[in-house]
Amino acid sequence: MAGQRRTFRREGEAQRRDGLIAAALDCIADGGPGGATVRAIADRAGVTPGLIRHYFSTKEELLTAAYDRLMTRMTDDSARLLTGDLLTARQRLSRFVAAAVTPPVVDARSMSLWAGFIHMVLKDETMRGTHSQTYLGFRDRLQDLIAAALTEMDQHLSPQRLRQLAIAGNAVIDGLWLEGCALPEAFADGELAQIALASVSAITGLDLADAAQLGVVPKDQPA
Amino acid sequence: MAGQRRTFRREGEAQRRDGLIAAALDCIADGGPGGATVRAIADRAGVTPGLIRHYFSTKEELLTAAYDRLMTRMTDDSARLLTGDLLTARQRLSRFVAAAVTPPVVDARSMSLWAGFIHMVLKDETMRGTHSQTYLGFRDRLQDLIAAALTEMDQHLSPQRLRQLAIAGNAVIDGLWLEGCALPEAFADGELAQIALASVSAITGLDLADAAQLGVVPKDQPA
DNA sequence: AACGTAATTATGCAAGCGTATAATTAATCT
DNA sequence: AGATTAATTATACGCTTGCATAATTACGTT
Repeated sequence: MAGQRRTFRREGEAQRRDGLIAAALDCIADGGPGGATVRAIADRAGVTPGLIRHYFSTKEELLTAAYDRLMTRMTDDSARLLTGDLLTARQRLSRFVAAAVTPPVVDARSMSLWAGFIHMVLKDETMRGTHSQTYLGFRDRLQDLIAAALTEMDQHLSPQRLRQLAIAGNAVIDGLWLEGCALPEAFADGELAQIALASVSAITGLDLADAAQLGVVPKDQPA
Repeated sequence: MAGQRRTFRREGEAQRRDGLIAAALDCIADGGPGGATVRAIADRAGVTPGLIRHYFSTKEELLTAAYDRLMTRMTDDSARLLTGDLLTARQRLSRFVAAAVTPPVVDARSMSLWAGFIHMVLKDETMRGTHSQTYLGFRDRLQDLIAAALTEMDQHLSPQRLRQLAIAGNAVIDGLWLEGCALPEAFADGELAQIALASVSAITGLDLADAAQLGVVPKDQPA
């Protein structure tokens, strides 16, 4: 008669927190902010709602942690691209740019997630901080890549000019990422990457198109 | 003793619908999707919740109408910029680009609104249509402007190339818009416009800096 | 092998949600 | 002026929400 109590396993705090955070991100990604209810998150994590309160004193605290993790993961992903030390600076820049506008970075889920947090980011001071830190970090990385590629070609620009190039390059990437996520069927395969490379080339004066080819160490001097 | 019934005025259907739509947009803008409850919307419109059901058979219908209106308004706003017939094509393009990354187009409220709808746009087929139509409309307009400016300089490009330029230019604008909305304090006054013009200039090969009369933009082409 | 503890489940609650429906009242028409 | 009608308010209902608290049970310790 009495429905028997659900069996369960005790897990380490770290794993449970991670599981709940991942579940929260999943919920937001495919249900929007409104889809991330305490019950839905618990369900997806394979746990009962009460447990959430055991690890996070409030739902907002969980969502803040989830946002932190999302941003950290994005940062790490883009950093991982830059570890090829045997490549020329131009090649590394090319890959960085192309990867940012190509799946799996470009997909509807990412954009849904990103948009789902925006309102919270605009309102919450802590999240604002996380956001600007991530954005500036990404942009600085791009700026370093551009500077290195320019140096490689024996070109040197003022800090202000370099900053502008990074802002502009970052903007093209963001814009193309956005459009690729929202309207995937509007672009052919590789089209966004090609446009991104051409645009950053035009903006910086570097020639990234040929550098995007794998394994080639270019020695040509573009006109 | 009995709380007397609230007095009211009867208004035309068009006005009431408009008022409710405007209230819905306000709610989403500063409360996110979750802030747009039937009661909150009615409150802001100075009306009781039941009335919403009199004009919209469901909350979702109201929100869909609100999204339509938001997009229409944005389209109209950008179209209004292009009415200066006495300007050269290059000047019109310059103003179009600069305006898109300058207040009032750039503000946190717009972005909050835009983000608030994204999840619905991704899920709802009708909204997807509205979105892609608006996006492509904006991009086509930009493409026409670029083509006209190029023609003015006796330059002609292939349709494919023109399409790429429009996609890229649109992306820079979107990206800068986004960053300006999210991190207004990260950029100096007019900085985004200057970068936008410099970037679109670099991408298209046109010189939009002087046409915009917004100060000097370095247009070096380092050999 | 029994115990203690904290991780986990179960239950409950007040508030808010969207929506349906009935009661009123402001404006229109004769 | 009085009747008509539709715009508007009022009320209510069933669900869901976030959160609090009590009851259990898996696991480490002795």
